[in-house]
Amino acid sequence: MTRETLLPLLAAYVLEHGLADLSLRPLAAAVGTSDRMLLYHFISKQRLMADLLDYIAAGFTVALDGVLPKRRLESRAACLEAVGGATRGAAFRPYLVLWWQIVAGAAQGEATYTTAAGAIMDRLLAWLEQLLPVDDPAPRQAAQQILALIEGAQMLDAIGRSQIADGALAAAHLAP
Amino acid sequence: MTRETLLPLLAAYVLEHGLADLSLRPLAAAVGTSDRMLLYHFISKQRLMADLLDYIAAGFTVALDGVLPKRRLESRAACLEAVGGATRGAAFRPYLVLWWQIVAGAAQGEATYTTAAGAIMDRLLAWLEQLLPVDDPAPRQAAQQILALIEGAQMLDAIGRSQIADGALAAAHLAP
DNA sequence: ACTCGAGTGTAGCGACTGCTACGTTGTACG
DNA sequence: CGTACAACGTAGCAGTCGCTACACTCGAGT
Repeated sequence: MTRETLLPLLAAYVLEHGLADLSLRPLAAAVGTSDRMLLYHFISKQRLMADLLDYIAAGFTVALDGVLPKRRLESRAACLEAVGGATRGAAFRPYLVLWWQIVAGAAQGEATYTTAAGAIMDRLLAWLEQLLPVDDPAPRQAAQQILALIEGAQMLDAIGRSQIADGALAAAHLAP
Repeated sequence: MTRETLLPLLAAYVLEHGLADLSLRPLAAAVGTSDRMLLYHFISKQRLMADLLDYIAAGFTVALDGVLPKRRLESRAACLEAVGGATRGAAFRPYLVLWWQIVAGAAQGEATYTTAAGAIMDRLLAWLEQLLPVDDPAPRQAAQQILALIEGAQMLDAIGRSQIADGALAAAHLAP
């Protein structure tokens, strides 16, 4: 049970139970070790959570990579639909539960969460920009708009208002 | 110290310190009573949080009412700018910190949070719809789109990416 | 005058928290 | 063979958590 074999198990637990009220003993029990050992490997709960956040963010990136189209799309609308559809699917649900906890932590000003959240959004934004048509006149602004729209829709999904989210994405007019 | 005189004090504390790691003894000390008395008035911590959430949601509604325009606006873009500007101001910061904790709780499936969040979004949506021009061909869809956009922007604000939020709102093309 | 119940303080229960002291293994290396 | 060090178990510390038992005050109603 090295630190590296532990990380995926810990990540699975956290993706299911959330980061907010994480506690060492149930976590350790779930992955077949003890709180004593978790602290041995990760020094403190705070560092464990930070390391875990890094690990999960990397996994999230890989998951995104697997589900996003590989090539540029023909329009902004196609980009919105592709990325929105991909990230609102059931496969991403566990990541999103965690995501809103990260946002909540960041909103409260906790540096670990702010950093992680910013990095994830920056990466998603860059990804979006690269998916837009080569001839898009303002890819950066378009990507920002699409990002805000998708994140708003995902929040609405999270609170059980998917119909509003659907309406918002369907109604989106993305010139040009 | 009745239950009604207590509520505003409790709300002030929660707006500053958040709901997520709320604990009775510090809360009681901050409002000049004891955990014993809080439980006497509110029966259990769970009910206290639910009551508090209701009370704060009502306050949030009043705050929104005070800052939103009273009359219909002349275009979707004007509506987006008015509501976006109003709810992204410094006056709303405390509410928004709490808001993302509510979203996080709702994403985890906690009924109290799901209910509160849904109600708040429904109300905001209705508000938006009433602000749109009378001749708007599809006010419901337009309001949904504006709502998603604003909420996405607010999330980006919350994680320290206000520039992306600004870009998204500035780039928004809202036909017609 | 007497009672009754709402309001309040004190003290503490049992469970849980992150974390540590200390002792024991297993195993690789000189 | 001996040893050094990483890996692990046991036990517990000091603190916090929500919540409760119990005794008490005090003002209103009969």
